[in-house]
Amino acid sequence: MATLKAVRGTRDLLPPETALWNRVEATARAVFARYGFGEIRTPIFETTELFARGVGEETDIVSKEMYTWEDRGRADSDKGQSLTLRPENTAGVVRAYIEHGLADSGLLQKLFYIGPQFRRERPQRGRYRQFWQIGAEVLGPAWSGSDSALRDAEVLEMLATFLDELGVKGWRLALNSVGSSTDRPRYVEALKAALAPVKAGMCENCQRRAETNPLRVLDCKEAEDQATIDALPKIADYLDDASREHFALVKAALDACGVAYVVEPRLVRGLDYYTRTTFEFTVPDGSGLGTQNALLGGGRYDGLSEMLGGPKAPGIGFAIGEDRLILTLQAQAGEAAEKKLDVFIAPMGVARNAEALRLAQELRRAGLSVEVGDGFFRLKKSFEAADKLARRMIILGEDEVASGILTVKDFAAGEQTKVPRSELAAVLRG
RNA sequence: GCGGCUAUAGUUCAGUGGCAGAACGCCGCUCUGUGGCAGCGGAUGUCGUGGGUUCGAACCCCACUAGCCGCCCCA
Repeated sequence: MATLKAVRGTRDLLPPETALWNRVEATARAVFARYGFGEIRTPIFETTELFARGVGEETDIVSKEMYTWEDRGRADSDKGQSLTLRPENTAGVVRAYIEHGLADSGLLQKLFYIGPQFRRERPQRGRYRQFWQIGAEVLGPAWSGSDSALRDAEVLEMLATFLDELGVKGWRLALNSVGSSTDRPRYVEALKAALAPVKAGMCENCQRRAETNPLRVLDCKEAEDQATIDALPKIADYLDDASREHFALVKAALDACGVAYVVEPRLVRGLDYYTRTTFEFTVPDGSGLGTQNALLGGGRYDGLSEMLGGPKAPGIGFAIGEDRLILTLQAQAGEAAEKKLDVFIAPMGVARNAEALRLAQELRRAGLSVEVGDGFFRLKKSFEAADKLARRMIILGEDEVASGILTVKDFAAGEQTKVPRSELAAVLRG
């Protein structure tokens, strides 16, 4: 019989790696809490329509990467509705914001989420079909200040803090403004017009993009095309006064907080809902990500709530690729020091097993991490096992039980000491 | 979705048509309460899966699957 395997693009996460995942998530929760964010958990699947309207029919995500199926109807005559595994979480959060009337509080909503997302792409290092995102959204009615540049800067400053606290080295923040929902179409038209006479001289990709998605021409890395691209209209020249002012305020606030950034007029993002500020954090080559070097991305989405049938609720948010963050931390840390248990108890002979378990119970209740060996192990085997698992080993044999004085071996120090049982927990904690 | 590379022991890999290998790791013994060193011994395995060519296939051919790299795109 063929052995069963995790499906392509999905994977199991095992110890000790999961300890790193927990550290990343705990750091996110701790940092986000300091900025007033609360956790939201939305369903893993939603109606297909939510993503079609929210993310955009024409995006790659919606047009070819979603896991979509038709749910069973309630009766033969019913047609089941089309459902989709969420490919991102912002649309779900905004849907929940509308559905639960969170606008009515009049307050700014600051929500974060941690969870798996699903996209049917070709798997690659740093890109999986089930991948994890840690994200956050700040949104609310305009009178809550949700459209203020202060919020953009606060979110970016929080991200910088988060990455620093985790110890991510060499991150780079790329920043741009793609303008309001009226600026962007004007710019795209100008871009098309400017591309028409020159695109024939560009690479194949660009010729295609000039038709399908002119903004992405700006992303081209082909050396020969760079001069042509530099001569194209700049988005900055198409921003209305309000958008220009907004962008200037974001930059000024970042400067005041000492958050380094690079303005990249060519930074365009693939989701339809972005307006004004867009950003991306990347890590340098050699950080374990190959070409998928974007650790996280995000931006402002002032019109998303209305696109989903809700009230006007400007917002800004981001999504961190947790898988990529983990890969980066692993690559940058090299071989992480293995976390060892406080102590390993080695009973001498199976007759000592029950006593060993009782001692383990006592020490565990005292807050120590403990593994218990088995009396059928020879002492040599106990030493070998203990050295791999724990920092210390307690020998529990006839002498020790009789005298109440235990033998404790410290592997790092290479020292062996006698400790009265009553003092054991205190000594091991020290 | 497209192109390229790869798949052999737990791991890293060698083996390019003729007995399935090395290193590390693992297990045992030397050594029944003192490991890490050493010596000796042992097990490593559907050679990714399924077909084909051949007297004979890990090796050549085809298909499939998976991983990696690049593209597309994105986190």
